[in-house]
Amino acid sequence: MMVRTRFAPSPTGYLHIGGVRTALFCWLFARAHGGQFVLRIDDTDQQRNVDAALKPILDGLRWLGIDWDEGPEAGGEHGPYYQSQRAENYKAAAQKLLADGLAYYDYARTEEVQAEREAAEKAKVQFVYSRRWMAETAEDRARFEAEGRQAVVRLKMPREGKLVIPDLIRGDVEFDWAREQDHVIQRADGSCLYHLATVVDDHDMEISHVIRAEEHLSNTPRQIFIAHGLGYDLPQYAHLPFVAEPGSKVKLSKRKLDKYLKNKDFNQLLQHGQKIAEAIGLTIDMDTFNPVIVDFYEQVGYLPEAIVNYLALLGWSLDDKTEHFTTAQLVEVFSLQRVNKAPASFDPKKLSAFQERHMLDLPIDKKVDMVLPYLEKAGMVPAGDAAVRPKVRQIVEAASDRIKVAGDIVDYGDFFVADDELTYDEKAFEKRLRKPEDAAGLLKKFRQVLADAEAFDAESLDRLLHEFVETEEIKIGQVIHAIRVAATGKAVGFGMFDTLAILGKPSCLARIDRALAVV
RNA sequence: GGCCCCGUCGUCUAGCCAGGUUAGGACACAGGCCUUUCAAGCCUGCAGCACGGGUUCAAAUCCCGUCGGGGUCACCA
Repeated sequence: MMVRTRFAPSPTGYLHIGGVRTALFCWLFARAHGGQFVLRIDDTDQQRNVDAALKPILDGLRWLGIDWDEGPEAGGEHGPYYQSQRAENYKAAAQKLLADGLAYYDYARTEEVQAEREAAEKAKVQFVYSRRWMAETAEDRARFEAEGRQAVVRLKMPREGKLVIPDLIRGDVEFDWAREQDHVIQRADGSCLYHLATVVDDHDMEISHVIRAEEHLSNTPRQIFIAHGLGYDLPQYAHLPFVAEPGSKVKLSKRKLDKYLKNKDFNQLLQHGQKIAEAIGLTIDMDTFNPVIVDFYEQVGYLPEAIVNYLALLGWSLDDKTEHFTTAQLVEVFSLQRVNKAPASFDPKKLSAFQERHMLDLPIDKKVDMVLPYLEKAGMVPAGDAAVRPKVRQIVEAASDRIKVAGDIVDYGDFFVADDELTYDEKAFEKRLRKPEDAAGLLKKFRQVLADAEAFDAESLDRLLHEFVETEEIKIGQVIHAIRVAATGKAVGFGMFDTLAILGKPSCLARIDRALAVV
């Protein structure tokens, strides 16, 4: 049997980390079995700007490498892939259920059903709709309509017996039919609801495996009822554990952003991103620029493979030791059998760790490619100027693993500012240049050494400084910090000799002179 | 509240189905080494089977119960 899975997002305007994890598992499963992955848009609850609200979702999936064989922009034989364009199929399905006595026209007013529901609640008994306004004959319909009532279509659910849902992850899950309500599947205006639509579409699109988040498990009986009623073969179900909040077991939700911000690790991740966003002049929309939304990671320069790797491990594992995977490797080894049942909470720190690991694997030139746009956006280098590349490459190489995400390159903006525009970190300047009595004097002496230097590569500079330290009979720490602050304005950075070499002799001398002048 | 799901270090997890492990790995954390700062790296450490019964020579693993957490109960998806 051909494996076909689907991901069916609503066009909400953003791609949520929990949603994308579900999409990833669907995709991985399809790819692992040489099957197809379908993208279908759940826009039955019409809003206007579907295209605009869909774009971030499609972009996010594409960025992560989750490609779809059928769906928006891809086409396919099972289209259209927008539920809003498939309404006729749902109506036909509703008609069939009606004709077979598995659904009925219901003329109850919303308040009337609500009143029954509340009465049951008050009496602390299970709510069972009285079906008082059920109309199964033309006469009944005419009578209710004469009262000015309008009909919705409800499922005529069984009121006894049990149902067993075979779930690939959870095993057999048993439900009592009696607990199920007569759900509405079609509104008075003829539009159909999610459960009907999803069952019809999954069938029409020949979906073999319905892989979705756990919160849908309790919705499954009614869907099975519909599928049976329509004479469909059931797909295989697999209900994934949901992704939980950092440090909790509660489902991750975009709406609770304020709460997550109080989480130290989460907040740190966000602040890191904000620093980069600020440097590159990105206008921050808190609604989408935060670690719950995939777009955030793209903006600040994460590696899609790292996100995929981390997400894959949220609820799935291969064995007791392998954690580092490329997306291609995941496709090779992924299986539903090894998906966990318990919810997995989102750990910003661990995500960062994966990012670092993947960054380590990235060839230097790829890193340069990633980093360049950030320097351009920050106005640190002119846009599209190939001449800056060698210098950027040197910096990236020297910074090595200090660049955790591409946007971190903005930390090295000092290499690109004019010598007389360098700003000093006041605290560092005070501590390293002003306070130590001998700092300025030593720096001045070493400036002469630099001025006389014939070669200005890192290795030569290293030798020069060590010779200097020896003849002066001082410790390297007595002078090197002063040099760093003078040359970069900061107390921290990568190797001192790389720093000086990249800056070049004229810049080094100019910067030292300038620092000396204000000590 | 009803129904359903879940419960191994702080977190992600291996082990559970086919009982016997010093309960393994990773992230985080702490300490150390390295060192010109910051990272990285290396070493060491800290830390867990929710609880109670039962079955068994032996239980994280099988059975029962309790507790805890979560999901869901719409003319949303």
